[in-house]
Amino acid sequence: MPSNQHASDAFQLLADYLQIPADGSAALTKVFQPKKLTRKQLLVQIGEPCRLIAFVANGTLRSYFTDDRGIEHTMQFASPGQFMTDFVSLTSGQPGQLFIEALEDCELLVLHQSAFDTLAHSRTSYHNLLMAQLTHWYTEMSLRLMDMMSLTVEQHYMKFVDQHPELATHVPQHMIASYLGITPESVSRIRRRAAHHDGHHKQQNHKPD
Amino acid sequence: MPSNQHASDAFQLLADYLQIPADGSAALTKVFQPKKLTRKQLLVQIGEPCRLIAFVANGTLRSYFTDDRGIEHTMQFASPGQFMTDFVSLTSGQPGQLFIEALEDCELLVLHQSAFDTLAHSRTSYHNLLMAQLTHWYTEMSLRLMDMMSLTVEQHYMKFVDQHPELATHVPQHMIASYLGITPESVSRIRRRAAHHDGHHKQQNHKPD
DNA sequence: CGTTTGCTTGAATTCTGTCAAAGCAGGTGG
DNA sequence: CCACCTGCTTTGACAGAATTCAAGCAAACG
Repeated sequence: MPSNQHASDAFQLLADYLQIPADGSAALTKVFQPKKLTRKQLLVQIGEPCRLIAFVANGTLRSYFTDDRGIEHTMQFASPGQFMTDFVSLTSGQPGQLFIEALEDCELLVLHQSAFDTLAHSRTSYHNLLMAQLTHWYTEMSLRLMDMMSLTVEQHYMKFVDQHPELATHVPQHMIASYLGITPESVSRIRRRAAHHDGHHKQQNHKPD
Repeated sequence: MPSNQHASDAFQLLADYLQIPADGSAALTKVFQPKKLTRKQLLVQIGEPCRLIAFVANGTLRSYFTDDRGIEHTMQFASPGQFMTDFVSLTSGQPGQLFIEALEDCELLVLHQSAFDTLAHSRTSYHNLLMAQLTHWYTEMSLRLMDMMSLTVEQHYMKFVDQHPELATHVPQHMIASYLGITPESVSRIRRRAAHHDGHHKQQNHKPD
């Protein structure tokens, strides 16, 4: 079965990420279910309670919401090796405020809420993994909020490109803009200014034929 | 001992908040230590690892940092019945990026890191309390970030006043401004506009002599 | 090959920040 | 009891920055 080849790779990546020894990774296959998404397909809808956590084995996910005026605001990106969910909805049971969509064809491992709750309330090492993940998300958002408050938009964009070179090159600019809280036009102008400055500082090595 | 009267009140408030039965609250006195702060006194310094969690029994705490230009940015307020810490520093062990100061004379119950770690790694109900607190902080910050991205500054300020009437009246405006990511002058202008609009909509009941 | 999608660019507009100054307490000390 | 100080808020004028609106282009896609 060639199609299962990828699935096992996905479990291997998850086991690595969770730092689980090879022999213990079999347990993962009992609670995580492989799932594939095609580009632009939605994993989670606004208004419905989010009942899953997704581990990205391949591709990229994005969570976002739209405001009164229909403007999109990106909350999070998830690259291979990272988890994605609407955590607020998952833990509260309330209708979600986020869409989660595939930016490209994706391979996921999905942990459903029932299994999540079992693990969350169990007093096993999974409990600690969950705590670690939540701490990680909290830290990320905290730093992002600090950046948003203290940096100029230009510094903020530059920092994003620096810290997420993969996303910066593979994700549409307007989504990065919506993540940074600015307009696509502003991103474009920042890029132009940066290019000009780079051009002055270091010449591109353009061969004279 | 009249001075202990307040301390026992503090423990009672904490027990209520944690939903711990009265007979179980005695355990709290073993791990939480009463501490008093005077107005403007610092509980945590930037640059030093944060080694405690504070429960506010009385008064108000604020966490904030300053950027390159010396501008203050408020991360969080803590009113009576709430916890405050530099969670990122506490869990990472890295030097903190936040000041925590008393906005007025405060009575706190302090949980030191050693006790925190013990509870965090123990598989007791404290573990669940910690998870619940972290989930709460995550949810708060998530909603705040969404507001910051999707609301106009005016809507954002109005929402803050609506949701935190106590803080809005008791805390200096420039700190609220630094929490919302705007200048004190902008807050002042928003307030003036709002007052004008209120004046048009509903007359103040000013007695004609 | 036409349509869609995303990126760039310009001009006008709106906001917000900045700077400087004045008003308004509340608290302190003479 | 009053004068003064100090911290905080308000105000106005101005400059700067980002959004908005509109148009043009390039690349990707079916």
